[in-house]
This record gives sequence, structure tokens and C-alpha cells, in this order.
Amino acid sequence: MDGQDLKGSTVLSIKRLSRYLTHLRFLRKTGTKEGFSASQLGRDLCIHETQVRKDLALTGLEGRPKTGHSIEEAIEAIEKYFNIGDTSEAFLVGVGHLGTAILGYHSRKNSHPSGIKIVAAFDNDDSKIGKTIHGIKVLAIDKITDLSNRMHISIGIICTPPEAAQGIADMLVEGGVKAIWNFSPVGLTLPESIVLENSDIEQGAAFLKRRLTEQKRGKK
Amino acid sequence: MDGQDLKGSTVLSIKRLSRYLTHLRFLRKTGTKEGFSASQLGRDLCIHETQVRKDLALTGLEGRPKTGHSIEEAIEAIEKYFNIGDTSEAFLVGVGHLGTAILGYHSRKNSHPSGIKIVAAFDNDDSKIGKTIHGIKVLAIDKITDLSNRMHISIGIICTPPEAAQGIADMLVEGGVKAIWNFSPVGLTLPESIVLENSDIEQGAAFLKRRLTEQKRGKK
DNA sequence: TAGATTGTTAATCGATTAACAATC
DNA sequence: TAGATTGTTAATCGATTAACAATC
Repeated sequence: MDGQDLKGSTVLSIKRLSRYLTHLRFLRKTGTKEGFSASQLGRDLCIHETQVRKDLALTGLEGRPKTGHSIEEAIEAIEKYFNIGDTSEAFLVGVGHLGTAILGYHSRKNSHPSGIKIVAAFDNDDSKIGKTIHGIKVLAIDKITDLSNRMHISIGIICTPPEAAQGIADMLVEGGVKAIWNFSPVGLTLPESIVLENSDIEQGAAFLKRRLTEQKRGKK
Repeated sequence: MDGQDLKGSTVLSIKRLSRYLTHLRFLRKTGTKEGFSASQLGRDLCIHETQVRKDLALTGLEGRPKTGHSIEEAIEAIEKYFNIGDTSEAFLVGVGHLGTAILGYHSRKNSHPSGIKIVAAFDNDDSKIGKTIHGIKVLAIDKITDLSNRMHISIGIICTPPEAAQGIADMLVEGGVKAIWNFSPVGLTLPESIVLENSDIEQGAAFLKRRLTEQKRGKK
């Protein structure tokens, strides 16, 4: 199986690979060693070593018995798996606190470690339109579809309040985006062909509340 | 099985229940009907109806054949399942863009729809310390442990750069928090008893990049 | 060589979906 | 009553882990 092979890339393996990449970059920056083994990486991230091997196999990476893998080679393989070198351009809609935070991660000129570059932002608030945030100009919502078509934007990032999310998604789809990254807590209805990732932050809060509740009730 | 029963609450069912709650609150606010069925809710959120029934059963909610469930009763049951009425107090560490965004969601005086209230924020940047953001005072990092102990804080929210995350986690644990909500992209090492939720936003970016890559390579 | 590690096949485990009796 | 919907048990599906041959 090589990196071009599409088989077996489930959402879970993809997100683990993202964690491997983050950790390996961290090792490259701070560590002294050039190599690692699947069991080491698994120990660091609390993931079973067989799982790590299967995931790494998805990228086409090959190791050597007894020696393990090269950190540098593994980083390259995972970056290629994610096609990080080929930057995807994105529009971000909704420049509230969260939108501004996402802009901060994805707008810097030369650093796109995840391979996504936000090239314009949109809001319906007149006091924001025209301003520049993190070097990105904020434009009016009604420009989304036309601009997206003309600039061949591939990703739309939705950071609006829930009421607005579906309407914005429709505009982005009409603008020809291939993927939508939805931070609003609503389920969007989209054409089958559109890639959708929901990053509803409040689900994390719910999880914590429930586990704390279990502890409390369990102790009674 | 009733709401006090701890069996079967996996991380997946918990996060689905969070989505049900969001959607049912939305229906209450905007809709005209008082009831819903598991199949309707499943259709709205693209979740199998049997799954919805099993998840709702975890909260102890009971419906009536032919009629379905009451929206109001379901919201109450899920809120009780998450113990949302019993607000948990939290410290937030790292008041960058993301930290500020999270503060915006969880600091407002009277509205804590997820049951988490941030009561203080911390940063190591002198230009931020002493300021008030979203009504919350920013304090120096070295106050975390002592203050957390004295105030009996139950949740620590980490929005720092990756290098700092483990050190902050240690301080929070020493301060007696029962749960950590980690937005930094590193795996934390914590005592078994601490509840941990990782909300690494960049994993969403990785997922989109991979799916776009598959589409592109598949078309070739 | 011996031992550590890889990569893969088989077994297990858990989550989802199907089937169906109960009932309003 | 008949039909829709609930709630649960059984079957299926997919993801994780165990086992093991290959090899440096």
C-alpha cells in the first residue's frame, strides 16, 4: 500500500496522523534523536503501537526492523499524505472572537503548517467591514459567492452564529468551494460531494460536564 | 435505565447528546411544535433513529408510542444528564485569540448554556496581566495553583502555546481541578483520575486537507 | 547469531443498525 | 382497530488489539 492508495483512511486514522505530525515536528524541534519507533510514538500519545504502525502505513512510510523510522522521513510522508505543501485557499465567514482566532492561525504570510491559507474574511457587521484583521481584509457577506468563484477558493470556514450558518454554507457552495469547515453548532445540509468537518467546540464542554457528573454521582 | 445510571455513556453518545440539546433548544426557540420523534431528530442531524433512541434512553427520558417526545421534557432530561444547572467554575490559561474566544462563550454573567463558568483567566504576558477581558480579570500564571485550591475550581482550560501546556496542566492539577479542557495540540500526561478533553482544532484542518487530497488524486 | 522492530493477518471488542414485540 | 412510534434484543459492521512471520 502506498501513499496514493485511498483505502483505509477513516476519519479516526486521519486525526491520529495529524497528532503524529504535530508530535514529530515537536520532536524535530526539541529532541536530539533522528529516529523513533512506533512503540515510542504510541507511548507518547497513548495510542496502541499496532495502531500507530497501521496508520503510518497509510502514508506509504516504511521503517526498518530494529531501527524504526526516521523522524524527518515520517514528517515528509505525513505532510505528503495531507498534501500540506499544496496550500488550499480559504474564505472565513464571521469575524467574531472565534473567527479572529482561526484567522490568527491560518493567515500568516509564510507559515501554513496545515496547508490552509485564509485569503479573505467576511462579516455582516458594518463596523467590521473594511477593517484588516491579522492582515486579512474583512468584506461584505454579499461578495462571497462571486469572489469565491473568481478566486477558485476551495475551503469555506463558517464562524457565524448558528442562525446564519446554513445560508452562508449555501453561498459558499454556490461559490464553488469543495469543503466546509463548520464551527457553528448546527448540522448543515450540503450536496454529497462537499467535504464537511464540524468543529463544534461546545461538545467538549458537554463531555467534561458529563464526566464530572458521573464522578459526583458515582461517589454518592 | 434512568439518568443516574452510568452504563453506556461513551464519548460518542455524549457528544451526540450535546448535538440533540443544541438542536432541541433551536426548535424550542424557532419552531412551532411541542413534540418530536426520534426519527425526525435523526433526520435533522443525519443520525440513525435507533441511535437517537438509545442515546435518549441514557438520559432516562421516556417517550410515548405514536406521540414521540416533548421538546421541553427532552431538553430538561439532557440538561440534567449533563448537570448543566449545577454550574462548574473554571480557570482559563492563555489569553490569546483562542483563549479570548472561549472566554467570550463562557464568561457572560447569566448565560451558561453548557454549565461552565470561567471565573478567572491567566497569562504570562505582562501587557495582558491586570486587564479585564469579557469581564474577567487576567492574572499572573504563578497564582494559578494557590487560587485554584482556595476557590475549589473544578475545570482548567488550557489555551497556551504547546510548549507551556504540560507545565500549566501540572499547576492546575496541583490546584485540585478535576477536569482539563486542552486546546493545545499536545498530549498531556495527567493522573488517571483527571477528566481530559482534547479540542485540537487543527485536526479539523488535517481532515479537510486529506479529503480534498483524496478527491484530487482520485480524479487523476 | 539473538533480539528488537516492522508489517500483516487473525481475533476481539465495541459501536451501529436491523428486527421486532409492546403500546398508545 | 390500524398504524405509528417506542424501547430493546439480536445481527452486523468497523475499529482496535493480539499474534506472529519476516528481517535488519
